[in-house]
This record gives sequence, C-alpha cells and structure tokens, in this order.
Amino acid sequence: MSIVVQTLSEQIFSLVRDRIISGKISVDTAIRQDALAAELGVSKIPLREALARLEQEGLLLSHANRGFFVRPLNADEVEEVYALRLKLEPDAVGEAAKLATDADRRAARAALDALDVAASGDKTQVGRLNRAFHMTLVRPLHRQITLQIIERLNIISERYVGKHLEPAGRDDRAHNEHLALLDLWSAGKSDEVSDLMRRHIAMTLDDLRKQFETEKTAASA
Amino acid sequence: MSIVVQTLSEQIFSLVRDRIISGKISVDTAIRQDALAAELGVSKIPLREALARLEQEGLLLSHANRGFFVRPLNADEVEEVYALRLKLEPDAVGEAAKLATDADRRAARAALDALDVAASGDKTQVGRLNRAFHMTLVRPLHRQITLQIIERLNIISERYVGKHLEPAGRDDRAHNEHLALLDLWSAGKSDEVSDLMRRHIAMTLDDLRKQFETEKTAASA
DNA sequence: AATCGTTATACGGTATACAATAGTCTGACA
DNA sequence: TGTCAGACTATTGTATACCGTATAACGATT
Repeated sequence: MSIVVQTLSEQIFSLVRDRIISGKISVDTAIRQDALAAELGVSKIPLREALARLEQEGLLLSHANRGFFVRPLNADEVEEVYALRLKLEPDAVGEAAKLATDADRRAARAALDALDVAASGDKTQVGRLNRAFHMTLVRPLHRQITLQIIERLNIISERYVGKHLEPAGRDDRAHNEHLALLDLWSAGKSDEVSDLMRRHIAMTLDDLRKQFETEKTAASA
Repeated sequence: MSIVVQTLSEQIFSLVRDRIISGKISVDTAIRQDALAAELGVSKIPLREALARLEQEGLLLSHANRGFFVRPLNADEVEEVYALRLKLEPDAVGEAAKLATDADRRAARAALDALDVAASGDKTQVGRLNRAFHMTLVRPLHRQITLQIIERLNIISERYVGKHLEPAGRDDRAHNEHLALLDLWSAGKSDEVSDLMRRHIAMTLDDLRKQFETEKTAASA
C-alpha cells in the first residue's frame, strides 16, 4: 500500500469535477474564480490549475478573458460518448477478466457492494460508485491510457445519466446486470462478459435516447 | 474565419508539448519550473497551468513536491496506443469521408502538400505535419471528444515514431499510402479508406515493433 | 558500511497588485 | 423611441514577492 500525497490542485480537481458531474454548477455562467477560491479556502493558483485540467478533460470550456464554463450537454454528444464506450469498454473488460487476480476480484465485489448500499441509501453517491465499479472491471488490464480514456468517457456519461435518468425500475435492472457482469468477469469468461457489457451500455444509451425524446416533445408541447 | 485569442498558458502548453514530442526534454529529471519560466519569459503561474494540462494529456507525470517529469516511453505503451488507434481511427476516417465538404477536401490536400514539402526539407516538422494531415481526415466527423482522443493518441504515437523510426525508404511508403488515403477519402469511399487506414497504422506499428526488437538485442549484446 | 542529522534547493501555495478585456450602464443624438 | 459611443465596472490572466515544507544531497557519527 503506497501512500499518495495529493496536491491542493488535485483535490480541487476532483471536487470541482464532482460538482460538475452532479450538475451543481450552472452551465451558462462563467465560474467565478475569486468566489470559488474563497469558498474553498484556497488561492486562485491551485484553483486555476484544476480548472485547466478540467478543460483538458473535456468538462469545461474556456474563453480567454471570460473564464471557464461548464461544457453544455447535448443529445449528439451522448451518441458520441456511448459509441466510443461501446468500442472500447466491452473489449477492455473482457481482456481484464482474463488478467484479474483474486485481489482484483475482491475489489470488484467490494465496489459492487458499496454501490448497492448507496443505491438503497445515499443516492447522491450512486453515480460515483457506479463509475468506480465499472472501473474496477477494467483496471486489471493495466493499460493506463486505455483506462484513462474509459474513465473519462464514464465521467461524461455520468453527467447525462444523472441529469436525465431518474430511475424507475432502472435500478433493479442495473443491479441485476451488474451482478451478472461480476459473475462472468470473476469466472474469467471473457467473451461472455464482453457481450453483456456491450448490452449493458447499449441499454443505458437506449434509455437516454428515449428520455431525450420525451423531453424534447414535452418541451415543444 | 473566427479569430482566436490564446492565453499565455495555452501557448506554453503547445510549446512544451512540442518539446516533449520532439524529445528535447529529458525524461529522468524534473522540469525546473523557475528556470523554464525564466527562459520563456513568463511567470510560473501560466507555466504550471500548462504543465497541469500536459499531465492530464498524459505527456507528463507529477510527483507531489518533486515536480513534473516527462512520461517515459516503453514498448507496452506502443502496443496499447496503436491498439486504441486501430479501434478508433479507421472507422472515424471512414465516417468522416462521407461527411467531408469540398473545403474539407481542400484542407486535407493542403495538409498533405505541406507534409510533402517538409519531408523533402525541414524534417523537424514532419511529425507535426503528419499528425495534422491525419487529423484533417477525421475532422469532418465533427465529434469533438472522438477527435480529441484520436489527436491525443496521435501525439503519443509521434513520440515513439520520432524517437525510433529514422526513415529509410519508410518515407516513400508513407507518402504513397497518404496519397492513396487522400484519394479514397476524397472520393468518399468510406470502407476502402477505412481499410487502408487500418493497414497504414498497422504497418507503422510493425515498424516500431521491429525497431524495438533490434534495439533490445543491440542493448543486450 | 549503514544510519542518522543537517542543510540547501525547489516545489506548492498565499497574498497582493495590475494591465487588459468583456460586459454594463448611461446619456447624447438621430 | 431606438441606438450608438463612451465611460464605468468587474473579472480575468499574469506578475512579483514571499513562505513553509518535502525531498535529496551531504556529511557526521557510530
């Protein structure tokens, strides 16, 4: 167990990232740097470093001399992000299943348990823990860039899921799928887990599409 | 033509990125922040923002209180990056071929011309212009995240290519492949250009593999 | 030789200042 | 009444000076 020192900039990065994901920061107005820095009790240097990182990560946009804005959501990007996930994540999870150690399997199990706990309790954590679970299925691959990209795609997905899918029965289905995924994965059934992951992602995309559709018709009504 | 204001931080980002790509910055020693800032005639604030971005981009690594290091190259990462490119780039180029406008085609042509000029002149620009050409083939897709990811993968690739492949006859082959790519792409032959791109990437990977092999045996001799 | 202090260097961060720019407000003028 | 120039304001982006501290290098000690 290696201890990891985190700089302020890195802590702020995660903190602001989570605020963006959970929709706590307005999309239309620039982030007030002085105000946010004061609120967090830091100076603007580590804050701006974190914001620069977040722009690189695709969560923020910056206009010179106007500041940083949360990247707006739109239906096209959903298609894009899920298309990318479908290309990368199922294969990665399948390969990772072959490489997973006992410790990896325990970690995945633990992540799923934590997700279940949150699902029947602190809903605000569901998104984060869902992502964490997904990532444990990829991590044994030990491919840093692949991992980073998949994590980034999961983060963006989470913004859409959190915003548009207030689960109704969805919870249950996700839970069952996750359980099945974990079983196949733990058994090293590479192809099967790969297939299931493909379907798992595709179904979420489908839910999002439908939701976007109803929201659009509702808006035009 | 929209004018774009660039902050210092963004300029430094590109500048340092190019230095990393071209191997001008040592891999083993931390980047001396005040020295580099002084050399560039800026303060450490925009410099550190740029370095934070570059870490997010996967070109640097930071250890708290020790600073930023150039990410070391290794054979495993080559496999990883090219595997990712093969999954994303051929399809993207194929799709983009369908969507390209006349202006897009002119831009691609121009990018290839610029690359050819550099290939028989200022070799130091070949890497950058090669990447620029590749990106013109993807750009009409208008998928920002896909584009960013592919560009990032191309940048990482460039480090390896620049470091390990001193072209001998390779130049010619690349030129011919690029020309064929551009023709198919401009003709909107989606599947064909996709296939050729797959082969184009695979061949470069193959060259890199061989080179790594000979370098390894040479080192152990 | 290995371990343990000591010291120097550079990093991460704060506080403060300031020029440049974008947005806003105001008032004159058509 | 509408609009347009110009003044005013707020905030960004950058610089400068400074501090505490982690890390590494070095030397002393056993």
